[in-house]
Amino acid sequence: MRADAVRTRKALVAAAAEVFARSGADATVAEIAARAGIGKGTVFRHFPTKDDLLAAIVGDAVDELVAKAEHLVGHEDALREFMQLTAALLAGNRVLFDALDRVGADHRPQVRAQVDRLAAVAERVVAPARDAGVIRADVRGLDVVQLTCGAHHAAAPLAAVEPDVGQRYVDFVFAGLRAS
Amino acid sequence: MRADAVRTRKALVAAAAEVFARSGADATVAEIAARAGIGKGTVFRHFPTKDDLLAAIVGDAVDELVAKAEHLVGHEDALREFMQLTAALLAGNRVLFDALDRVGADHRPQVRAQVDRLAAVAERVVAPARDAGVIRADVRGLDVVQLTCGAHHAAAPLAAVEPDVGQRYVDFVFAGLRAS
Amino acid sequence: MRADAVRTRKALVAAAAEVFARSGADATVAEIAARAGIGKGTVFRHFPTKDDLLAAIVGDAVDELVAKAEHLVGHEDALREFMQLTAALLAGNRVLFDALDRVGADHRPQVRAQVDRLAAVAERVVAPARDAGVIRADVRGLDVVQLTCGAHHAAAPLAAVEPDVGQRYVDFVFAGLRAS
Amino acid sequence: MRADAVRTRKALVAAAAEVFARSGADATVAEIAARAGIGKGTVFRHFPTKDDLLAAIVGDAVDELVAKAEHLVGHEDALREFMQLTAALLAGNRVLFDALDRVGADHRPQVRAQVDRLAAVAERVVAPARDAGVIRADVRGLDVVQLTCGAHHAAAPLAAVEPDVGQRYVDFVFAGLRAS
DNA sequence: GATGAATGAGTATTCATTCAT
DNA sequence: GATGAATGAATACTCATTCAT
Repeated sequence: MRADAVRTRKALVAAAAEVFARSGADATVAEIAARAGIGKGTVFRHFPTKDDLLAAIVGDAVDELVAKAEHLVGHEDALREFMQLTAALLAGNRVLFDALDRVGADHRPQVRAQVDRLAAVAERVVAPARDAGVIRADVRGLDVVQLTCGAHHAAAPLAAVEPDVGQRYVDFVFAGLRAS
Repeated sequence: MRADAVRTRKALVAAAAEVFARSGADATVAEIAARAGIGKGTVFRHFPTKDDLLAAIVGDAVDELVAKAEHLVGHEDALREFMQLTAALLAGNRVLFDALDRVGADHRPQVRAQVDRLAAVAERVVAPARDAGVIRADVRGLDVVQLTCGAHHAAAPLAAVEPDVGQRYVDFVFAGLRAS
Repeated sequence: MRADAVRTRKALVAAAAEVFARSGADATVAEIAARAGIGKGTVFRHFPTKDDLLAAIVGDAVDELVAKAEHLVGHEDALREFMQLTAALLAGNRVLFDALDRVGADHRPQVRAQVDRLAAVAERVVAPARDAGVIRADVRGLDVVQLTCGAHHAAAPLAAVEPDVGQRYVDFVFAGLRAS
Repeated sequence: MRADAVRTRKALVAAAAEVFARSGADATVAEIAARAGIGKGTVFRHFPTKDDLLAAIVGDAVDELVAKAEHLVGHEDALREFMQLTAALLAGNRVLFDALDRVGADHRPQVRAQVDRLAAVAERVVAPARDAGVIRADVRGLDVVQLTCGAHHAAAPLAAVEPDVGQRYVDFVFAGLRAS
């Protein structure tokens, strides 16, 4: 790719990540283009449809989360760390939240695929703890992802007045997963 | 208010409750008016804006939940029952879910007020258990409402393939609230 | 229908007929609305889609043509008169021309139906002459419609410099249909 | 012009001829460039605008038709052969059809000039027959071109279900030109 | 000389709200 | 008092053309 195209694409992806993170999947292409300082047409040159751009941004976020999660596999306390890591990313990225939020409801196959990737790595994190009997036997990776997302969802509106509510809620949910 | 106006209003509220419950806050005024068998203009005569109508419907749903919750106060296992009751209502009423779901993000003060009422009764439910040391000391009524909503949120997309996922997730969260 | 709606609809249909006649099926809804002195939204209140409006306008033109053609059935020289009548209407109505022009290519079922109606009445006009051996045996109603449309098509670009070219071309084609 | 530029231009013209023939004047510059294996910018280096390219391709097609028509001049049955030849070329070349089809409506002077060349050779074909009294006295070369194009236009939408409709319609028109 | 990256005007449709009937 | 007719802002995507690389 040419140097100028690389620059433009970087600016576009950064702008899209920021705008999507702030406004969610409903952000308009016009706003993203303006934020990136490029024309609307240029957005479509790099990503044929808005959904492709969305999937790329969500994919980047999932990539980051998956990469970090890989390092947790096998760790003591890996599950709690994974949940807190996930919640932290969700807190800074509304579109990732939107994506996880709509598993099954969302008909965009590319976004759906990202959620599956995340559920897969979550399963690798949760499996050892489950096999060891530390957490309940019926907890799958997808459950962890969904519940962490739910905890974030519950915490988000309160974060302005209680900064650590996200961590607190994740702790509640984590505690609830442990074998009794 | 004249008797016919009362009848019209009743039909409108019933139609709005049904349509909002099914389609969520995005339901159109036109659909509600058609369902009520009245004109769109009449909707706006009774409620100045769509948000006012929305708040009234959410208020009714919250009234119902609050009334049921009142009866639970003092019961053994009141908290679990409250959470399951709330989750069940959320599952059957998309607009209630939407409303609770968007606390904070939603700038509609009237909707916000309903959540506060719900948090208040939840606090009355949770206080005895907390004082008795059965659940964690830092759990307030609002936390219970938010987390129950989060559990439902997490479960909703999976409900189609796993019907009892809602109950399972509420159980997880409930377990997480207990004092360790 | 209310009196004001009737007025608006009339203005809309008149404007659409004029604009479609001048600019063909590619005319924009915005132009039609402006011409009618109404808002774009009002167009869609009366006709759910642009194609519905288009079909209505084409339908009106076909209605007119069909009604006039009915009177010709059985007349001496009915076929020639039908062809000249059709050509005259086409000359004043670009969208009717567009509609006939795209039989088979046009995927709009409502427009297609109008062409079928026209072919049907043309068949009633042509059948007696064909049965009487005055015109060739392989000439169907649809052929007459298509060929008249073709004659107009051929004539249209020259009409500015040779006003009666349309009639002349229709005469050529009519002569070509006669049994040799 | 350098040798490589000549090669590029040849590839471009060949690609444009093919794509325009298949897709008509609405074909995109991008598709033509891709087909030619060159960049879009290069297209505009050789032809300042898309219309210039279009005119060149139409000009080539007209050249071909004119050359073939030259050989018909003086032949017995030259007019019928010219009309069938023209119709056959139109059937296989959508852009030629588009160009002839829009004479007058089309404001592109370069395209218009090609039609004039075609009308001129048609006149040379038709003049002997007209002077001999075989065809009507008021038939000029331009009429033949226009009517043949109209016949093809009339036939085109039906060609899918009746393959030889084009020939049939041309025969009708040819018959119509004969002196009665 | 060649490339292809960037541009941005143009368009059908929805829906909360207002106001003439 | 009730109606529903009218409004118009808001949004994704295409493609001929220009110009930096």
